[in-house]
Amino acid sequence: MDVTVLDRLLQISELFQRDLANAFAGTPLTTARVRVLWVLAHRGPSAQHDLADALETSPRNVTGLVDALEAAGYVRRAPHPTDRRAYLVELTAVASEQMERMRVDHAELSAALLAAVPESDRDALERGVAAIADRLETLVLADEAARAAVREASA
Amino acid sequence: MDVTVLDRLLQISELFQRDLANAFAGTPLTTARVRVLWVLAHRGPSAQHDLADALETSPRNVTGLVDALEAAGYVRRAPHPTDRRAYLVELTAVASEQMERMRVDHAELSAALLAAVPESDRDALERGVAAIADRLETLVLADEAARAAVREASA
DNA sequence: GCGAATAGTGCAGTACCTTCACGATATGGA
DNA sequence: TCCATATCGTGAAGGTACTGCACTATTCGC
Repeated sequence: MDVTVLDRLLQISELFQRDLANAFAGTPLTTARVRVLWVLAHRGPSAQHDLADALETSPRNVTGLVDALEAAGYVRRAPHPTDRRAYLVELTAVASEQMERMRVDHAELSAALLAAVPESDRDALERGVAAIADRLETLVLADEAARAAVREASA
Repeated sequence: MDVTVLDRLLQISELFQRDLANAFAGTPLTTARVRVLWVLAHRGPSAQHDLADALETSPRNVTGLVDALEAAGYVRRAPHPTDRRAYLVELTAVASEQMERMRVDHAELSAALLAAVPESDRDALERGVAAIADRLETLVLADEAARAAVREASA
């Protein structure tokens, strides 16, 4: 029963979640809410249905997340310039700064983790992790397509 | 803005979660519940507070998860042989078989992912991923210790 | 114009998790 | 032996993250 690369990756996956939860403990921010802020930082002001697409969740869920973020002062709902049904959700100054800090932390963590790997292993590591990510993505997407086909057939 | 190893690892982390959710869609099983079954499969029949320790969650939460698993026929609450306050939670035959299938799937996924990596990169990959996992664990634990110290000081 | 699609939300419901309080039982001394 | 104390599990209450359906307001295509 040896520890495989897969097990290590799962362990890393758990540690990431824990680290993120720790980082925002004691604030109104949570994983789901930070993801909204993160997307807004990268895409700029967005309509809620665009956020739903980017986050791969339902528009209804975005409403709730934006409600919470708005109440806590992290985002604003501005009127959409051309569509009166929609809002433009945008970061407040506080949230922009927080996201910038997060970007820096992300870069620092990236560097710190890479520094733990001997120089001579880094290229192979980079290739290997990329290959695994691609393969895993392919497998998951194929699996989801197969499930969708089954649902289609039984409908 | 290049894609770092860290970004790849985060992507892998998301894909794992998605894969697990897909695998149990349409059943009463969820990530949290499967984790309970997984622990039981590895530790054998356990008292609920032991499950809470193993899952790093509260005993109260375990009560709810075991309630759901018991209602769905995946576990049984047997009397504890020496402690009348406690139960021994144990897998039913159905759940044992499911966990065995899961173990096989796990091994197959492990093999499939490793097969995506060229033979010549595997050793370096293994070392690199292990080094990153260890470093990340160290960082997270140090961070948690620092937070605990702050809480202690302000109390 | 007018019917159909779209943007967002109220309402209802599920799951996961927390904290606090409590009853039942176990345990380690005096 | 008896009692204080700790432990095991759960009721109650509450917060967050989701889902689906129904509905309003608006936009868009013909």
